[in-house]
Amino acid sequence: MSARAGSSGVAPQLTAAFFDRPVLEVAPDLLGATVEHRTAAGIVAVRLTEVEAYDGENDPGSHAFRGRTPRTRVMFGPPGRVYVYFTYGMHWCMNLVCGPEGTASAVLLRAGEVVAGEDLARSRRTASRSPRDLARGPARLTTALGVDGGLDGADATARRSPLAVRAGVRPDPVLVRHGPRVGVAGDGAGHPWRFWLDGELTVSAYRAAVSRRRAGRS
DNA sequence: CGGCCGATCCACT
DNA sequence: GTGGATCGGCCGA
Repeated sequence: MSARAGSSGVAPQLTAAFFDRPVLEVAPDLLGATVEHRTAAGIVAVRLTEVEAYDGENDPGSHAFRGRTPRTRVMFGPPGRVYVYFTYGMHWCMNLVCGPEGTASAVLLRAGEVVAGEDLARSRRTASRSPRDLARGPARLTTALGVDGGLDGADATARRSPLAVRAGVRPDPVLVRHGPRVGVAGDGAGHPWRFWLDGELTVSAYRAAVSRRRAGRS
């Protein structure tokens, strides 16, 4: 077929140059791309339908806002690395680091459609009911892929990396929507840093940031 | 389907 | 000590 697909028919792996750009350019370009993770158990691949940009030290919503710490070490590293963090006492979430080394922007992978290894993905999810929910939400996506803190810092652009990102069919630009991020305090309508594909069932539900203390019993 | 709430522990103050 | 880039179960409509 076309030269683009190559002789093997496998979509090309995204390179460090792809990620070494401003995060607001990289984030929408990741929509439609697939993330794949190889383990001894097999391969799971997810086609991304929803992502969020975090602009490093300039961004109050970013983990790197208060500078370099042990946790944010990878965010300040080279582009194309995977930043995995643990949250709410039980969930892992994953990001792809953007921009040159020394800066700390990253794209949170929020949701996608499992396009390979569906049985394996389901076996990793305890409460999965429908294919739609397998990777709908950042922690669900990370779980479905079998990614945890052990992959923090892995290079997704290395040829032999267990984790890779591959170019997908470029979505119709009309379908690319943007808006405020989910669950980020102080992220008003002036921060269109969440990107998603309109009409995709796997896009997670929007929720504004809520303080549990304020929302719950006083 | 939507709202509410507990789980569970790590990073940072 | 505080609260979080979340999820899933349970409840009522």
